Amino acid sequence: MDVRTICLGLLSKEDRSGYEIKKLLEEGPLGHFVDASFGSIYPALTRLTEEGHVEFRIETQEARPDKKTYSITSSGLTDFHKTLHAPIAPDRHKSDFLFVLMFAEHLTPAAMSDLIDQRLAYYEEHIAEITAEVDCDTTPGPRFVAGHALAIFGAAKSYLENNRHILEGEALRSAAGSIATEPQDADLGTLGE
Amino acid sequence: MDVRTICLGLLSKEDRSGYEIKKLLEEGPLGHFVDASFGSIYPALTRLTEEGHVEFRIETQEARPDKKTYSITSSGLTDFHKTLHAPIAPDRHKSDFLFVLMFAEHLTPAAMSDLIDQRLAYYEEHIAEITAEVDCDTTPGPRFVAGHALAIFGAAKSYLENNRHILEGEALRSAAGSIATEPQDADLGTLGE
DNA sequence: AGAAACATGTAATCGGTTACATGATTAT
DNA sequence: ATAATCATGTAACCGATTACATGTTTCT
Repeated sequence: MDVRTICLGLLSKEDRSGYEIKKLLEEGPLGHFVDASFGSIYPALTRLTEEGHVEFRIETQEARPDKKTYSITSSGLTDFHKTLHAPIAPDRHKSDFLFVLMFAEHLTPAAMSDLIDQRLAYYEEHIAEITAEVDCDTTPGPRFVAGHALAIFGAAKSYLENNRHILEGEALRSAAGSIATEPQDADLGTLGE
Repeated sequence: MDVRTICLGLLSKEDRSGYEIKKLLEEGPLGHFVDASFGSIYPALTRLTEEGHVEFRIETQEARPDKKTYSITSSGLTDFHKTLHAPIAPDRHKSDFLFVLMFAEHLTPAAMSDLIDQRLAYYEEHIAEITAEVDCDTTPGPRFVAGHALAIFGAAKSYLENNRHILEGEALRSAAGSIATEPQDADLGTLGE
């Protein structure tokens, strides 16, 4: 989603400033699959104001810089609903990790093991974060999405744990071993055999 | 990964033309998580040639336009290895589907059900494709990656099947139901309850 | 007759990031 | 002292996409 729509969506829930939108994307549950920098958020907000989709009021704070708090207009809400009901673009999962693994035979065994351990830690970190977040939000949408993220990360972690031997071990320079797709440390089936 | 590195990686396996690289990304297993257009592939190949990382020979074909077949040089291979061992960027999974679901309460029930059915079909399509591909490639890297994709899509599909009720039904306008993270149509546990 | 596959390339545009510019306050 | 947080904004740049330009052959 473009930054414009992300801003519209967040403002549909609550009035916020550009700075707050950025923080929300960094720390909130949205942050796991959307991202935007100040350099795109502020111009988007300016454009949305020109289009009449949002309005702002300047809030003077004590011992803090002035803040422009934006709120969505009815025209903005209509536009947002139109976007939500429009045909959606297919997912784009770009992963340098997976790309590197495609060329596993070019990596030294040490680099490969490091990479896998790092990745496992990365999964665990995210799982812990989302687990903490899932209990904070009780509305269906965010809860579903958080649960989804948990299911995906859990599956990825289990797959990596159960199949890292394909990328390490002797198999790498000879033939391939069996590939298990089981998600929870089970051995209920194999793939490719 | 940038298009430059993608080209280098593909050429490390086999000599290919720009056109063939594009086809490979459209149809091959790489296509599930990398993408590039002609408008980025051809300039990348030109630049790589200037840098001395690849060379090309012009192949005249009967009843076909001339073809520039590129091959990687030792300098290109060294550069590629350096990239593979460098710290990798974190994954970016951008999903308009998930974004829309975050705002589930703004969608009409009919639009929501359509969206979910479409998504389930999308998962099944990908799973069928990858299942077919997984048996073609016997080298560890691609096999691991294909198995990974299968595990992820399988988990996503199961999660959606088991939890779509959160997004549909009455629960949407009132409170949230239980969220199951089980991957294979099982009911062995719940999350958030 | 027309579309699709083969084959390469350029120009305009776009959406975004990074770095820069400014400046107060609070915590280390 | 110095870094971090709060707060907004602009300019330069970058990597990529889309559309354009060209031309043959084969399939429908």
